[in-house]
Amino acid sequence: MQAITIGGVARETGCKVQTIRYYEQIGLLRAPDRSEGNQRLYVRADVDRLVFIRHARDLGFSIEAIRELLHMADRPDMPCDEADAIAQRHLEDVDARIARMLALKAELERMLAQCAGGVVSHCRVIEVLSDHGKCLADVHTRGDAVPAS
Amino acid sequence: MQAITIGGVARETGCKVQTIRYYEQIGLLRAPDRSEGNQRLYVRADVDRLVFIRHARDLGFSIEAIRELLHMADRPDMPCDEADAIAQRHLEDVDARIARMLALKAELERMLAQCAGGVVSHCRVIEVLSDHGKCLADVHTRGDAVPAS
DNA sequence: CTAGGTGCTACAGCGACTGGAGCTTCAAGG
DNA sequence: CCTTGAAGCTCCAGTCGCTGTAGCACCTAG
Repeated sequence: MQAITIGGVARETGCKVQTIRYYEQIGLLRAPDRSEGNQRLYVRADVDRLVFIRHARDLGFSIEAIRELLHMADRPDMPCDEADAIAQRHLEDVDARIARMLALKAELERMLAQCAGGVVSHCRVIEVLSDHGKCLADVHTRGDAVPAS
Repeated sequence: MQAITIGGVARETGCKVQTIRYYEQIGLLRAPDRSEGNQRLYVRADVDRLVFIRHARDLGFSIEAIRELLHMADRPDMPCDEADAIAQRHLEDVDARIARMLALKAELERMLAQCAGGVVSHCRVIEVLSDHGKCLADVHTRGDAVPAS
C-alpha cells in the first residue's frame, strides 16, 4: 500500500493539483489520509477513481452525471440500465449540440463567402449580424447557447 | 424619437430584462436616458444594437468579439478585414469543436452499442470509463473540454 | 543550513448570464 | 382619489468546472 502525494497523482493522471483538491471538496474523491506533516497521501484506488472521473469529463459528462456513474461503479451487482441511460441522454445532448454547431458553421461560412472584403459599410459579416432577415432562419431556434469563440 | 421601456426592448428582442441591464453594465449597450421616475428609456438605435448583439451571441461570438464587431460597425468607412478575420477565427473554432464532438459521439455510441445491458460489473459504459485503453485514442487529445450534458 | 520545490488553506475570478430580495414607480380599474 | 398588481429599480449571490493567487508550512538535496 504505497502512498502517493497529490503531485504524483497529478503527474499520473494529467489532472492539476488544484483540480484534485476541488474534486475532494465537492465529494467526488474521498478525503485521503494525511501524513504527519498534513499532506494528502493517496493510494492506487484513488488514482483509478480519478482516471475514471477525468475520462468521463473528457467525454463531456457533467460532474453530477459522473457522481451517479461512480455511485453505480461502486455497486457492481446492480443492473446497469441507469448507467446506459445516462450515457444515452448524454449522447442525445451531444447530437443536438452537433446539429446546432453545424448550422452555425454553415451560417458563418455563408457570411464569409459573401463578403469580398472592402469597407465595413458593405461588409456582409456586419450586415448579416445587423439584420436577422439576411440569416438562414433556423440558427435562431434557441437551443442552449454555443460556447463562445 | 419615441422612448421604449426596458420591458418593451426585452419583448422586441427576446432578450431578458436582466441581460439588457447586464449588457449596459459591461459597456456593450450605452446607459440610456432615464425617465423622471428613474426608468431606462431606450430609442430605436438601442434596440438595433441589441439585435446585433443577440444575433452575434446566437452565432456563438464571445462578448469580447462582439465588442470588436460593434466597434467596427460604428465605423462604416474602415476596411472590414478585421471583421472578416474575427468571423474566420470563430469559424475555425466552431470547426474544431465539431470535430471534437463527433469524436465524442462516436465513442459514446461505441460504448452504448457494446453494452447489452446486464449488471454494472459487466457494463461496457462503466468499463470504458474505468479503462482508458478501451477507448478510441483520439478523444483524449485534450482540446478544450466539451460543455457538460 | 539553506534554497527551492512542493504542499497546505482560503478565497477571488473566469464567462455570460440568471435569479432573488426588497424596494419604488406606473397604469388601470373602481 | 385610492388601490392593486405589473413592471421597474439596485445590489448581490449563484451557476459550472475549474484556475490562479496569497501567504503560509514543510520536505528534500546539496
